[in-house]
Amino acid sequence: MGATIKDIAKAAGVSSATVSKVLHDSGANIRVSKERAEHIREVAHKLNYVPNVLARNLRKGATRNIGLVFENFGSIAAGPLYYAEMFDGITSVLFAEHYRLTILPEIDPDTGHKELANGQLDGVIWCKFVENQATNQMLRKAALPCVALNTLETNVPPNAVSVMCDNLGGAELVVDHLTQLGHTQIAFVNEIREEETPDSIGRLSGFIRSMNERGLAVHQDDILTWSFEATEFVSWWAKKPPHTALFIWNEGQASRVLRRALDAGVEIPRELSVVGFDSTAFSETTHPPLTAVNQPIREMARYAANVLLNLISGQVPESHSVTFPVTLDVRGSTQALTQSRVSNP
Amino acid sequence: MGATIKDIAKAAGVSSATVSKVLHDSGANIRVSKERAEHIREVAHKLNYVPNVLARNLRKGATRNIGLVFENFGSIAAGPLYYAEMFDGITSVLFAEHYRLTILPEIDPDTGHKELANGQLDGVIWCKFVENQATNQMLRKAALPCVALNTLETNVPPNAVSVMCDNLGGAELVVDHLTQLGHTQIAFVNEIREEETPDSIGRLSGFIRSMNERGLAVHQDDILTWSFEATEFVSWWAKKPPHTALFIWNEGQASRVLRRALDAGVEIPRELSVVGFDSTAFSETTHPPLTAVNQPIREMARYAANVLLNLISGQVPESHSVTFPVTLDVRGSTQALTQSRVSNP
DNA sequence: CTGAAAGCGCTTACAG
DNA sequence: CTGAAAGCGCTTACAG
Repeated sequence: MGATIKDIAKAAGVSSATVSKVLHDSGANIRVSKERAEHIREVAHKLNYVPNVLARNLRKGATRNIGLVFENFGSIAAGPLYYAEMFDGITSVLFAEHYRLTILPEIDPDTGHKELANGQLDGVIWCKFVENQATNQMLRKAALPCVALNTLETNVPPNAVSVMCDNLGGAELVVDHLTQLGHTQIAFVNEIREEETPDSIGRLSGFIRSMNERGLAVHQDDILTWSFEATEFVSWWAKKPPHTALFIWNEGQASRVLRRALDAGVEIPRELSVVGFDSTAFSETTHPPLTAVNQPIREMARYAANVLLNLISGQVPESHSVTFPVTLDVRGSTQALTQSRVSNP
Repeated sequence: MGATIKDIAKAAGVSSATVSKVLHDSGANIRVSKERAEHIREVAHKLNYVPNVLARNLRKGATRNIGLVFENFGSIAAGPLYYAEMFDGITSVLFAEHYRLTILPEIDPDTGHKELANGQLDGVIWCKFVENQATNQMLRKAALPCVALNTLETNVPPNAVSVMCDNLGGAELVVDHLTQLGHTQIAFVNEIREEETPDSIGRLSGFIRSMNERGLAVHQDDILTWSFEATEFVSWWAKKPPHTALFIWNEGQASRVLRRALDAGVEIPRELSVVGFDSTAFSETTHPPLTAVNQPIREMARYAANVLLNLISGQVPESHSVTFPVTLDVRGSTQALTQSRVSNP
């Protein structure tokens, strides 16, 4: 259908090598007379020539195409604005450099290296990379530049660079905030199918550590795991738990808990303080607005994309692992422990 | 780095044609002795062979790669769960068929056809396709199977298939609902930089038509265009507008208006009824929960992906344009016009 | 300043 | 049942 270099060469009466040089070679190397060059360009335009990138890539051994791997891809819709921010961040960098972004299906540790090493990708950004020997080995087999986004530090595969937020520090901010408000009975809320996620693991362990540092023990009853819809909130509350505050692993889950509370007539924050994690614009729209740890996901995504591009161009990374600091956005879902709540009916 | 067919051929003592046949040919055409075949497979495995997809694609003229075009890509983070649902829908179909999804940078009408026709894509899903002669021509030039998602019916490029939701019908549901509640002073709220978007155009024209059909005129003052943050709400309300209900073009913008209202002490829905559009799970988390038109975006996305796959396989589409019906999810942000509000201070 | 030729890794008629 | 050869469209030494 499309015209090829050969077509142009014939139409312009030159060799295909000459056409290629004129159309794509770096300025300095073009040693073709002005007139010839102009003529070739005209013919190419007239024939509506579009270079076949596949052929070029095959020849050059580069694709200008980056892969994006999600574990738990199915639940992209779960993290309100989190993924959207991440996308924006990654694509803003990649597109500026004329790269494309390809979403990959979930990678099978056994056969997945073929998806990565088949010549279609210059590199890969791997979200929530989960420790797995097979995967590590696969990645090494694929010999593909890789940036792991939000991965446990101990799980970063060799020859990859890790970019993450400070989950431990974030948890500490939460515990600080809540204890300063007088709360000592704090529960951590996880989400079903997310317990194995690097982020939730990091936040939970940070929570336990920070509590312990303040002389507060964390028991089994202080760690809750609820379904996506957080419907367990109602029965949990009915049991009159001692907790006066909840640290919920992410923004999306926190918003659903807020909803359940509202429906059940539980007053947030008077009866129960709630803190979440991520703090995108979404946290402003909940009722009450959600106090949450602010993770700079957009900047992290931009950074990850830049690091990957450097990796691809052969640079040795300055650091094997980069951790972004987090802050706490205090909004309306937390308040000082009131007397009324202490005498919980 | 990776082993090639030639390497295997040499190691196995056969021709590369034979290797290719054993490894990839359709079952029927393999005419190689069992033992030889087995031996070749062993060698391939031992050498960690991964076929180079680029080379195969170049030869076969197919890529198993679909492009996704957003106009206004930058604002993907704006539509709360809308894009996430869409992604899930598209990828669930594509991945099952071993296709990949590549996000494309915004397409330049003048040069963009090169992005599409460069041999990397088997087809394209184009979101919010905007009428544009250059683009139409470009698409024809590229000669690429195309599905336009949520495009005005009149703008669907020739040789593409349109998949959209019934924006007009949705607007009618809104007007029905509000007028049944006694509202006659209804304003439509658009969003800056979205006025030219097919969806907002469709919803606005549906609003005007439905109002007119009920003998209600729509004046200039009844059509508002607010910034992303909807901060204009406060000054608008301060002017004591006659309106008792707002029809806001989408869910995200509606949620921000709700937030402004809450901050400004305007009671929704007692003082003002608010209706949005999209109605993903996000509409449940706002305060109050948002009454909104439900657009089955996930199913639409799945449908679009399936149609595209059919187009690619050469099937003639049953229809040039498919419109999905919408429904209205009545939640807490609308209520019957109360006496108190009529006597608006 | 320009062209003939080889090659990226694969697949597919074609011949034997 | 198997292999030699051509070719997908491009680029890059190399020769002239």
